[in-house]
Amino acid sequence: MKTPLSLAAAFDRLLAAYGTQSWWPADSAFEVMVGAILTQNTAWVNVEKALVRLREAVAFEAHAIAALAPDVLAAAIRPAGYFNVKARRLQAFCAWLQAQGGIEGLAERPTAQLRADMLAVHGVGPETADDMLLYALERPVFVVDAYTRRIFARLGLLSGEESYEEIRALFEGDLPARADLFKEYHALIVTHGKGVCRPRPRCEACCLQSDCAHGVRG
DNA sequence: TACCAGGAGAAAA
DNA sequence: TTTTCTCATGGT
Repeated sequence: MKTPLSLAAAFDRLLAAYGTQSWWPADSAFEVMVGAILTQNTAWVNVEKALVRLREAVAFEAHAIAALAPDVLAAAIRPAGYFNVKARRLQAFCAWLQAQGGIEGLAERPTAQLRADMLAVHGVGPETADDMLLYALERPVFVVDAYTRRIFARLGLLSGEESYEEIRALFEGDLPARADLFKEYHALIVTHGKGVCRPRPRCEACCLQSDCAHGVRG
């Protein structure tokens, strides 16, 4: 009988297979935050195109984006898809950030309170808030995404029916509360998910199984 | 052509 | 309260 893979052991296998990922791909905390909204249900390659166009259209600062005409902003971020929706969300977030005194104004806030405040902003759901908290603000919160559900459900560590918060609590309760660990773990999950753990997997043995044919072996 | 991508909010049941 | 629908471009 197989012993279930622990979350720590899964991390070790992913790290051994893919190496250090060093996420998030951004030059500043603010760019992480903007990217977190633009990447909602969207491939990162399209987000990069939108970020380039956004920088060409407006000063890359919260007050400037918040003040931009909505149709101009939507046109700029068009490659990221859902451009009308994301323009509205981006402006809501930028207005909120500006009201907080910018990123510096968030520094002293307790993580739980800050997370609750971020979730109250239009367009900021659990994953987006946690992306921002972890990768922009270095807070030790675990980011749960579709890849996390899929991969760990296939491993038998999740049923697939758990809520976002239940999965987050599972990882945060089972791993040391270290932002560097959580950043690397989530990045490795996405890398693995984009590689072999597709919705319809290329082989039934992928996803960290001991007989995996894709390099992530025990 | 169909599927999928680092979700979230609104509307309907 | 829970489930379903809508938003949309671009690569494979």
